[in-house]
Amino acid sequence: MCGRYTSKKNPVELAEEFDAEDRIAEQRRPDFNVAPTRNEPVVRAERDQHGPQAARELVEMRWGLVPFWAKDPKAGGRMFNARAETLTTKPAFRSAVKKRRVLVPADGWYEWKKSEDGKTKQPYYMTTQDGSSLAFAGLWESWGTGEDYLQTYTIITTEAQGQLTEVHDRMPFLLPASAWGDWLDPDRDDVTDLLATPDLERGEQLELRPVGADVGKVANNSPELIERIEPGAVLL
DNA sequence: CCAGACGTTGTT
DNA sequence: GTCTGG
DNA sequence: CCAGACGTTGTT
DNA sequence: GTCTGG
Repeated sequence: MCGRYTSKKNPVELAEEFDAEDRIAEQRRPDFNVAPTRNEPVVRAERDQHGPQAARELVEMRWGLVPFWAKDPKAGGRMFNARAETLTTKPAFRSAVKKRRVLVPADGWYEWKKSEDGKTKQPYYMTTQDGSSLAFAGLWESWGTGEDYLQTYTIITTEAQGQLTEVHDRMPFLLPASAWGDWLDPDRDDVTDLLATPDLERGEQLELRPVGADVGKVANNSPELIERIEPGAVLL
């Protein structure tokens, strides 16, 4: 799950909404089809900050976490998700979960619901109804030096809750605004309590919207990708 | 000891 | 079927 | 996540 | 870097 999402807002808007310093400092086109390997905005605590009130910064990173010990950055190709249930023990993630946590701003995300016979699939777009951003819990890592230097991130997943189970069995781990400070707190190296309490309420407030098949192709990127399609074309 | 993996999803 | 690229 | 490629030799 | 399997 969660191999595609949207990031429509520009850095200035995101910096405002997430109370972060804008380090991107250039305009971005709204992205209606964020796929692994793309560079996208994420929010992290500033260096040398302390506590849940630590200052934050908005920076761009590549989606797909490349562990610092990887021989080749292609390793990140498959690490675009990390299971909340096993994060702390997996070699690829356990150091990042202690020290390098991020918020991944999104307007919504896509899931492909499979038909019962598994032969066809229908994409859905899950989005907020009030236009506020979602914050996916994420981790980041740096890899390489000099010309090869990369900063990459992964999105944490958890078991789907409530209405979302109709579409898929996993979902991104949503953090309520009240938990952002604790999630990013540089002084904290144990977040098992936060990972134990997903934002159920937020999930119930989302709109689940069947959309056209065009989103499947990563080269497509336009507002039409998130438009609701006719119920006749839906499998639900 | 060294060599090789280190991940998720979904499907069977 | 399985890997790569976006 | 999905879509698209998946190979070599030799010739242009 | 660190764990697992042989």
